Amino acid sequence: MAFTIGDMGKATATKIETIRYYEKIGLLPKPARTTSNYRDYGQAELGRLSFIRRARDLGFSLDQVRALLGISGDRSGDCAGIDRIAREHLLEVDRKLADLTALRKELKAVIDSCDGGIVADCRIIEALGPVPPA
Amino acid sequence: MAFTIGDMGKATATKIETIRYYEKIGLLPKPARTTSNYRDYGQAELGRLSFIRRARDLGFSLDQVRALLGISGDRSGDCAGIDRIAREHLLEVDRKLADLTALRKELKAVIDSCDGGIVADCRIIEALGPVPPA
DNA sequence: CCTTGACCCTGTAGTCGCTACAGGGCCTAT
DNA sequence: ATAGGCCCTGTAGCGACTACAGGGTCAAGG
Repeated sequence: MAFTIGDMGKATATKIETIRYYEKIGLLPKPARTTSNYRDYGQAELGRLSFIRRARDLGFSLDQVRALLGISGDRSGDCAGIDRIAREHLLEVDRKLADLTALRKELKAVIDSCDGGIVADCRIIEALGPVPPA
Repeated sequence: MAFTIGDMGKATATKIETIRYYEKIGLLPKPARTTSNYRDYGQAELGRLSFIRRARDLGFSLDQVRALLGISGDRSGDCAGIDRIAREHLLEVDRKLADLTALRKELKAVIDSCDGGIVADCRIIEALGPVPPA
């Protein structure tokens, strides 16, 4: 029922430094301390950290995680805020996917244009810029 | 034939601070100066900056750009190094695409599970963690 | 001639989300 | 008693910029 910071890290695949960092920026509460000043966590903190990590894995920013935690703290409140943040994030992910897909296509075209030889004739260099030198 | 830093920025859609930053980290050479100590660029610098920006747009890191510039400086050298860097980068892009696609799928599933109501019943919160509170 | 505003300069600090020390204390087992 | 593994605080670093603060310069209009 009582965990060290190392236990928390193992349980959530989080580095100790990261947990301390979450505490510093106020995402995790300041935990109780043992007599030797070690952080002393309980089930609630473990749950909260798991939540944070899962949200991070889904690509939410720490600010978004903070908002999600804030809303989810009010269990009787409305779910709409949560939904809005998640949908906004999904849009952002879709934008990134579109950007990355376009980038990939262009990069592929640049690479395929090269068929070896010396730099002066290299199509990749040519595709990259008008005049590379300094 | 002579450009101010502002001209360079406009020509390549680069912020002035970014150009100075590129100079500071050695990607751009220290340019000549006017009598009033303004940076004084020529065609070669403009070409180099264009190259850098284009490579950045394609997602190359500044370290990769540095390497590309180094290789492309030797016009009679072999094109293979260029090709290798570009292909490595393509692999990285593919990895990112795969990751982002997987993330999107999971995020979508989490969002679709929510059909409104109060936080306590919210499937998004549920999907995110075992116990959210602090 | 003077002022206004747009440009330029240097240098430093902030962003995001960690990560990596440095320099110590504590605790258990041998 | 000593070795090792854990824990503590505090600070600095990463990439790739971005945003000031606090000044200098220059061309055009009044």
